[in-house]
Amino acid sequence: MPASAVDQEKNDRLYTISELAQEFSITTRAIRFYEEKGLIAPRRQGQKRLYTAADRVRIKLILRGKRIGMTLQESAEVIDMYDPEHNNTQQLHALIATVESRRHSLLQQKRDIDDMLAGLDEVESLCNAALKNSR
Amino acid sequence: MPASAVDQEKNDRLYTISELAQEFSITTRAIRFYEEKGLIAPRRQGQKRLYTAADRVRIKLILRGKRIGMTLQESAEVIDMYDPEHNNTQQLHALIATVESRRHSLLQQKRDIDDMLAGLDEVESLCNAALKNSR
DNA sequence: TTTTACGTTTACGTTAACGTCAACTCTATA
DNA sequence: TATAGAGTTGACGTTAACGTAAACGTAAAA
Repeated sequence: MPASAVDQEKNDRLYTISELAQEFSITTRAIRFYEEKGLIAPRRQGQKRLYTAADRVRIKLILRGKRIGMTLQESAEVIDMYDPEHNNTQQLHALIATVESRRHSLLQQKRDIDDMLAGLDEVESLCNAALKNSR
Repeated sequence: MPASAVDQEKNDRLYTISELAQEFSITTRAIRFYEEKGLIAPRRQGQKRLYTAADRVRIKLILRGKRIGMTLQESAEVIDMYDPEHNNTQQLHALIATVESRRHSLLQQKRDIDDMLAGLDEVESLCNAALKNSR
């Protein structure tokens, strides 16, 4: 089997809703909800939904957003940055501003996380010290 | 004025609810809500709440947690790690396990943030390229 | 042919984290 | 003394992100 065939299987394959639900450990209800909110738009075969690799990636991005505390709206905005719906200079500058702004908050988040990690290190040290003393 | 007096003013000062609300750009309702949920426990002067420097720090920690997408419950757990209510070996080991687990998810969050930052860089590059072309 | 499995729509329920009154209290000042 | 300003306690409202249940369609396997 040539590499191109492998690529086909990876990229052109269609997924059912429960396949994706299983892969990402979420419910089919959640996936339908994301569609309801306009974050994905799977094609249909009859009335059944069929998801492309691109749909799958969008779900991945949604979940990544969730892990760092973004709302679905925010995830939608981030995802929308990727599609080149931005024609004129106006919109391009606006998009760049949005990027800058989000970058700022992401960097703040990293600082918050680092602070919290430092706190955890302290707590663990204290624990270990207490354990050593009790022996 | 000696340094110790400055320290006094910084550490022993009491805050009103609206002072703290202003400082952190939140509402007094939010602060009362945190109390309702057991995350802070200000003293009273009559029926009015008075907050210590320690209370103030707890609010700071709550807000830091919020910025990285933690629930109030989770923030409460993290804050609880700091008070040495953990006497026996059992609890110390449990606490260490909790620390490890939270560290894991924080590191995952950092990876997610870095991925997203890389995506933003790409988007910005594409924007700039498009702007350059349109000139 | 009848389960069984998987999928669909519709709709109401739930939890978190506050927002938003309403009705009081208390105190300092005009 | 009256009134304004800050604070208090209910209590109901709201939004996000699904959970859950009902009622139904369809296709393959027993």
